[in-house]
Amino acid sequence: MDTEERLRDILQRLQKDGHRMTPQRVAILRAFLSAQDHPTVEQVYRRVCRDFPMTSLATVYKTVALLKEMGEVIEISGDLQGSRYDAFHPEPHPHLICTRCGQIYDGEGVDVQPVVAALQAQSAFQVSTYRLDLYGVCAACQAQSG
Amino acid sequence: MDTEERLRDILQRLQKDGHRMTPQRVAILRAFLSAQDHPTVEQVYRRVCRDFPMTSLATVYKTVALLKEMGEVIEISGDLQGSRYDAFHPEPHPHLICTRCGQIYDGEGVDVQPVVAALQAQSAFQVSTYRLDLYGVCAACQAQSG
DNA sequence: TTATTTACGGATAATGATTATCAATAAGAG
DNA sequence: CTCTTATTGATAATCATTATCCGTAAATAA
Ligand SMILES: [Mn+2]
Ligand SMILES: [Mn+2]
Ligand SMILES: [Zn+2]
Ligand SMILES: [Zn+2]
Repeated sequence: MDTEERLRDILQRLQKDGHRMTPQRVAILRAFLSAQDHPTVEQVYRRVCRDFPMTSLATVYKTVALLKEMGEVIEISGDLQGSRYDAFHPEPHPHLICTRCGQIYDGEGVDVQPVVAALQAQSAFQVSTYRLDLYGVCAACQAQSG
Repeated sequence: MDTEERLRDILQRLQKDGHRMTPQRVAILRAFLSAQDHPTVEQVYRRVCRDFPMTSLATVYKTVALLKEMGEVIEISGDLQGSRYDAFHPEPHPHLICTRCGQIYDGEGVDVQPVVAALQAQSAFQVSTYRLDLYGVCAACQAQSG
């Protein structure tokens, strides 16, 4: 399922809930769904403004709230200033956050579920989601300054 | 190493850095170090005020900043309002956050290091710390409302 | 197409946790 | 005791996010 297909699906589900399809909403959704760099709301705002200068930051906030309700985005809130979002991979997965340059990478190829399941079993919690963030220095930043 | 022993150690290290030992600082440090319920800054402030009414919220913020620099506290910042702190177990460990009552429990008995190590190896990151938070409903909240 | 309804967009004010500021005070060294 | 200056407490400032409100435009049906 590629971005445009997901976009149509999401718009259809929104419409079913009495929501409307506006040019701003489509542009903002497309920006979120296609972003692979975990942008902030502000960054998505600036991207949308490039092709659609008449856009409000408030509308971007309203749109990300919609995506949250629909489970089509995950939020990365750490010691960064401003939350970061991943609507490209909306299922929980590990993130590697570079404390030097601020870049956020997806952690791939490692199955976290067993650990989550073990913690759930040990705690009698009914776990609905999780967040695993590793903080450190990325390869690029290591190369340029030890 | 119990709380009072850690307190003395921390005060000694602070003194070595040109810091001073004030009654407020000691009271706030003691409150942080002995708290096992992941309190907010506000909660620590209220606890200290019980025995030491002449205390400022700003001083609690300054003290938690000191603890952060020293690596003697970990911060849990999520979708909660206000960060939560664990200065009782300052090494990284999983947390179980109840979205119903807001209580935060320590995840125990599960080794997270292998997963962290695997992610570090796969990513060429130099990982310095991590955060693993599970969100869900605690046993108590499940019991009282399905 | 046109009329009607009302969700939406944009601008901006409000919120709230955290941080910065600063004058008065007191800890610690000599 | 005296002096230096880190610290305190009160409060202002910051800043990401949320709430508010009115004019606009998307949907729906006549
Ligand atoms: Mn991601
Ligand atoms: Mn803990
Ligand atoms: Zn980096
Ligand atoms: Zn609960």
